[in-house]
Amino acid sequence: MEQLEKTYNPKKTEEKIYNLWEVNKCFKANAYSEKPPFSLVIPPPNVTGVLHMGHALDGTLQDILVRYKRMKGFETLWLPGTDHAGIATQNVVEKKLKKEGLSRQELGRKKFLEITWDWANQHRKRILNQFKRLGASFDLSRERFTLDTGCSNAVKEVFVNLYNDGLIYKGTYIVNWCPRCRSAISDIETEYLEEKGHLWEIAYPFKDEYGAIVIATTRPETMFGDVAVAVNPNDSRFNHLIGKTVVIPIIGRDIPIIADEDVEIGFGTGALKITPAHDPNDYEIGKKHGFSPIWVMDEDGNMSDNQYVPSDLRGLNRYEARKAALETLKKQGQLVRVRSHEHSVGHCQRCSSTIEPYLSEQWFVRMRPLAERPIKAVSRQELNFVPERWTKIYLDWMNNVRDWCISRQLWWGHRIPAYYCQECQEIMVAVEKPESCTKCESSNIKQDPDVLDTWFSSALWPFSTMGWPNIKSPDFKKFYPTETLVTGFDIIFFWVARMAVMGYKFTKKSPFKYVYIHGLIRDEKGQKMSKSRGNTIDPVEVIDKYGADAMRFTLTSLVTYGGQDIKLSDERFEYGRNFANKLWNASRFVLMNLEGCDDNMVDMSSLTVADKWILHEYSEVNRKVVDNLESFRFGECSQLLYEFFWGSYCDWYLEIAKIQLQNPQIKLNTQRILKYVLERTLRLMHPIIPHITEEIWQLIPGKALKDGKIALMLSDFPTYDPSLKNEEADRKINKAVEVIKSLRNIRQSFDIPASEYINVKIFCATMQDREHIELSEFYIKELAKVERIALDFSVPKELPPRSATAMIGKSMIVVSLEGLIDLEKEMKRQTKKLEMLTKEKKSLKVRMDSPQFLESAPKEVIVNTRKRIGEIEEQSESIKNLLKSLEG
RNA sequence: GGGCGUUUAGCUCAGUUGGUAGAGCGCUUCGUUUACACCGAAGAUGCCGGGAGUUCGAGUCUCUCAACGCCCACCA
Repeated sequence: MEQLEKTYNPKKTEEKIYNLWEVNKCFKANAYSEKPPFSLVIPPPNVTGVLHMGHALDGTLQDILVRYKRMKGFETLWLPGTDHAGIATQNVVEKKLKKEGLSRQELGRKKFLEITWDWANQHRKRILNQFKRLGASFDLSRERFTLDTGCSNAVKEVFVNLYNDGLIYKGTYIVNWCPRCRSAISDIETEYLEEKGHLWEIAYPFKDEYGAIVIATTRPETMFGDVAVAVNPNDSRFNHLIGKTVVIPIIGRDIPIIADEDVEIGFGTGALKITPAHDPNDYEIGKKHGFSPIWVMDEDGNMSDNQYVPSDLRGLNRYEARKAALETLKKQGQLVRVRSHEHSVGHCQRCSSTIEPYLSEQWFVRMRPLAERPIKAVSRQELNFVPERWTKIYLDWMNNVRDWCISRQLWWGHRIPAYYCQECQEIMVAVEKPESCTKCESSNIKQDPDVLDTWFSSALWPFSTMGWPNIKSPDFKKFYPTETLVTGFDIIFFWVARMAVMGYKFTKKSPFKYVYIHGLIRDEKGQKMSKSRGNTIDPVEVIDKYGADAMRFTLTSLVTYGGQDIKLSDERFEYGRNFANKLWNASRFVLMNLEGCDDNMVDMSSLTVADKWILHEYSEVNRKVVDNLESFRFGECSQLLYEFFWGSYCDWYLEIAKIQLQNPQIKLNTQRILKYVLERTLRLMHPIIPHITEEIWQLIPGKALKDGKIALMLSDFPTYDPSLKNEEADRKINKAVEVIKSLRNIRQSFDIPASEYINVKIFCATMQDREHIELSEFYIKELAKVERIALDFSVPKELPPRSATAMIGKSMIVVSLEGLIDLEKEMKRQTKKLEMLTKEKKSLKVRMDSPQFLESAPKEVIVNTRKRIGEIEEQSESIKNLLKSLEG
């Protein structure tokens, strides 16, 4: 066998192993399989994006589930793909064009889209290739893109259907307008930030008499679009003014004072200017009173070039205009007062520009009726959030859901399938462009120029990728609905809720049974990772430095069931790297010691206690790993595997095996156990750390053990084998471990050189102790470097001088230390031990003296407490005797 | 204005039916014994945010306060 390197080299194996899987088509799902399905769709990353730590975590957890289920015998599909990311991609391409001195307007729509498609196609594979570095076992033969033909067909089908059902409508409403993106965005794409602003109080003089009414506003530049001043009819300061006419300063347009109960008496001056075209509240009030809105700002956030705007302000941007208007007002003495004012201001999620509430004609989805079924889904347990607390967040949003503005004034995206007759203005919504107007038969028809919100196509992702609307598609039949969705809480509204909506509307089913929500990745200070903060950790760099499995293992171990955010720093990946190295080296040791080992299974009747013990430990970890994977407790899994492998298998069993391998009579069995447990453990670990486990597994000789499979990832996930359970072996080894640890403690305390063998006498208090120790004598001798163990079954009356002692339960270990003992040191050590025991006994006694405790506590607890007290008493007695003899 | 989360060893965090606190890193001391120094052995370290309550018993359940973080809501 080739010599393995001393240190695990992930670079060397990862690519090779991934290639092995791909060549053998291990990730390919078969829609015609008889096996039960397990499917999962990737939250499609933006084509503009590169892999970040969030993806790495998300991808790792998905891959764990997928690999686990695949090994469990499910026909498993993990469907990969990317999102066309409307605004983000258009921004990137426009920026690129700008560098070349071009603009999309110059190029025209057709040419611009060609260029963007080229760009997208170039980048589509980039992020998926980075997912491959992670070890993602997705089926690339099914890779999808939210703008591909299949998704487009689904989008059109859905749009037309919703329109025909009256669930999509077009209308003029106040929307969140991003003047930089030059597009409407939806409510949830608007992020509100607390900002320090000003509340300006401006005097609007009465038209027909002396005096003025003072209004308060944060947006003085919109005053030119005012249609009225509103006061609360119950406000005694102002209600006598209702119906009077005032004059808008600077431009001198007349507007009335009106009454509206929505005006808050206590806020500002109590008088509110009404600007329906540029403020959502004002729009409502304006509509109620029958005013026509007046636009004074354009799509770029500049002052309009119209009669309403003073000529010197036209074309100025909103902030310049504000400044100019305020200056004029001040000059004219109409700026009564300025107060600082903290308020929340909307920002564009994509470009962080300040959002402009803007009255414009857009397409909307009527969400309320669509939300009914997805709301019920939760109580019917058709849709389950893990952890459960996210259900409430989802329900709160769904119960108060507002209509969804889906049109975007962009070019990159799904073009809205609405067609307008240029002759009679008839609106036709259809999958295919109509030949002629359905009303006037004119052939002069134009398609709506706008495209759909990117999330509209994302909402269809679980079924648009499976062949829908063709419900006879094999993938749709076999793999829809999916089982689990793995994602962060930040897109519950954007994506999860909307998928549920569309899933129920068009497939009558929830698109997934479980939504597993994990925390967000943050930097070591707990701040969000972002390029602008410069605190990102690049997963690809981590993979280069530590290895993909190291990263996966570390990330997995940091995942908590509650979905806590994860604080990350580069050094954290040392944890996973060290573990991978440990696994590598332990395996190296096993593989180096398999010479002469056959392919047979172990002969259970002739095992040593240590063999039985490690099988027991293995079976326990097997059971627990399955339980935890089934309940999405990923962190727990990696913890269990770490403890079992490093703690039980390496620290104890390998050390014992070294001894057993020296003995020809038990050598073969030891080899078999080493191999068996290693091989099984690799299977348990495989979903989390697939490359290294596969690499090692390939090196393990023995077909029978490997089910004749060509790859570990295709082998069966071990099922719990209760016949390996062996509590007795567990107790016995634990006793030996206790003895060995005590002896090592003594050795260390008295600076006994590692090369020096010691002599030990053990006063066994019970038959059981005696049996256990006799059985493990050999291990104790080797692992604690003991020359001779003398067992004594009497009660130690007089302690041998010049010796150190330790208590194991009621039994006493005595180490003879001729010439080595430091009396003072030993006395100090024992006194401290006695103090600890006394303290413990005291608190236990308090409990036992309470009649309520004896009455109410379970029998088991009482028995254990009593037992422990007895033990403490005997130990204390022995130590006291010892101290006496040491003094003497 | 509502809602959620967090507060446990120097640091980062586990702790699923309430039974007397754990891990990794770091720290101290030893150590190259036929896998591994990305290692082994031994060790030190906690009024489990404050207060009150339920209970024989609370890190764990209830209430309350505080600090930090997040989400939602049309505060001109």
